[in-house]
Amino acid sequence: MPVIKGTKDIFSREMELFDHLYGMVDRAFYLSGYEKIEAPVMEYTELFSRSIGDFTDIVQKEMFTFLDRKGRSITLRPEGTAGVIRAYIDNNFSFNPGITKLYYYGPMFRAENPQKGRLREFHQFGCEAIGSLNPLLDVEVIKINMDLLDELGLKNISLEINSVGCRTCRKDYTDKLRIFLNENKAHLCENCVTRAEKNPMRVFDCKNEACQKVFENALFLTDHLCPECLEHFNKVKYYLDLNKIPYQINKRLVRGFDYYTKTVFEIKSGVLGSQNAVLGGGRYDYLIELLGGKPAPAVGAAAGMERILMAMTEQNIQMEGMKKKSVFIGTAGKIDEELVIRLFALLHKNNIRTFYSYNEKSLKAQFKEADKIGCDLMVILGEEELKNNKVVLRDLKKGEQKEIALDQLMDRPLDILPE
RNA sequence: GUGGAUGUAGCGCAAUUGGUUAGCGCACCAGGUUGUGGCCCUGGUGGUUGGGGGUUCAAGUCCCCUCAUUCACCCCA
Repeated sequence: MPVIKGTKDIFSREMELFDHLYGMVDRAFYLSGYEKIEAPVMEYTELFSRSIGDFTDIVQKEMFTFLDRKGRSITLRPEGTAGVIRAYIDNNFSFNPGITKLYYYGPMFRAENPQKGRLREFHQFGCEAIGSLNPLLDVEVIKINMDLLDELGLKNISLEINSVGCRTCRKDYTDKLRIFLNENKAHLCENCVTRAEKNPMRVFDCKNEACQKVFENALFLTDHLCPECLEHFNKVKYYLDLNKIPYQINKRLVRGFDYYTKTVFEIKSGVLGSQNAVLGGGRYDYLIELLGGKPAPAVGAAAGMERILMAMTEQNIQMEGMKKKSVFIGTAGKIDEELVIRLFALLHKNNIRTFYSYNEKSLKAQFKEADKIGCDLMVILGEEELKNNKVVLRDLKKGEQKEIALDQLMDRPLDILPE
C-alpha cells in the first residue's frame, strides 16, 4: 500500500529533528507567556470558508473536505488560526485575565500539487495573541518567531511587512483599485481580470510581467491607509527599529487569507528555492466577531516546520539530540533469560536506554549489533561468570572491560554504570 | 489544475544499436576454529526492472495508457 500523495512517514533522523524543533518551540513560547493548545485536526467546513474567505485559493480548491455519516461537511484544517479562534470562543477564553496568548503545532492539510517544500500534509507551529490592538504585540509576535529562527541557526532570512488596512480604508481603496484595474483591463492576464472583480488586492501576487508592469503605476493600499491604520503601521515600524529587527516593506504583500487587517508579514529563507516562505502572519482584528465571538483584536503567525528543517539541512545546521547512555545486554553460554528480563526492567526503570538481541546470536554478532546501534556499554551475562555471581561490564567506547558483582549491579545500577 | 523530467533490490547506481540466468557499491544476514564489536576477507538473502496493454522470434531498453516521484507555474508554511 502506497502512502497518499503528498504525505510521508517521518522517522529516524527526521523524527529527531522534529522532536528537537518541537522542544525549541515549546521553550520559546512558554517563556513569552503563551499557553499551548491543541485544537482538533478537523472542523466543520464552514469555519474555514468563513474565516479564510470563500474566494481564496485555499478554500476554493485546496481543502480536504468530506461529508460525515450524517451529511455534515467536514474539513481537515488547512491552517491553524481558525481552529484556535473557534476554541477561544467556545471555551470563553475572553474571560481570562488580560489578553490571551496561545500557541500550537501539528499537521495541516492542503490539496495542492506537491513539490519541493510543499506537502499535502505538513506541519506548522503558530501563535495567536488575542485581546489587544497594541502594535507592540504585532512586533512581539514577529520578534519571538524571528528569535526562534535565529536560535535554530537559520541564516539568510528576511522579513517583509505591509499593512492591508482596516474595514474603512480597505473599502475605499479597493473601490479605487477596481477602477484602476478596469481602465487597464486590456493589459492584464485573464487571471487578474477575474481577480480584479472578486478580490482586487490579490492581483499584486501575479507573476506575469505584463501585469506587473501595469501595477508599477498602481496605487498601493499602503499609501492610502486611514489615519488610524497609518499610525499603527508607523508604530510597528518604529518598534521593529527599536528591536533592531531588519525588515523590508513590501507593498505588494497580500496574504492568502481574507481575515487579515493592518499588519501582515512574511519571513522568507534564501536557501529554499521556489517555496521560500518559512513563516507568515499578521493581525486579524475582525476574525473573532466574524466567527461569533465577542469582538477582540488579535495577531498571530504560523511557520512551516518542514521548510524550517529543510533550510537548516540546506545550511548544514546540526542539532544535537540529547543522547542518553545506552546499554546492550549480551549473553554468552547458557543462561536463564529470566535474568535478562529482570535486568532490562531495572535499567529501564533507572532511565537507561536498553537493548537486547532477541534472536539467538553468537556473542560476536551481539557485539556487532551493539556497535551498530551505537551503545555505550555492554553488560554480558556469561554462563561462567554467573556461577560466581559476576557479570562482565564492557565499555564499548573505550574498549575496556571488567567483572562486577551481579548483586551490586541489581541493587545500585547507577553506581556501577558510569553516568 | 497546467507544463517538463524521472521511475531497475532497503538506499545509491549499471546493463553496448532491443539479444543468454538483470549486475555493482552500501546496507542486511552468516562465517573467518571453541564466549568479545568497529577495519579487513569469504559467502549468502533480497528484483513479476512502478502497474497494465501493445509491437517483436526476443522488451529494463520501442509505442500507448495508468500510477507515482520530482521540479516549475499557481498559491502558500
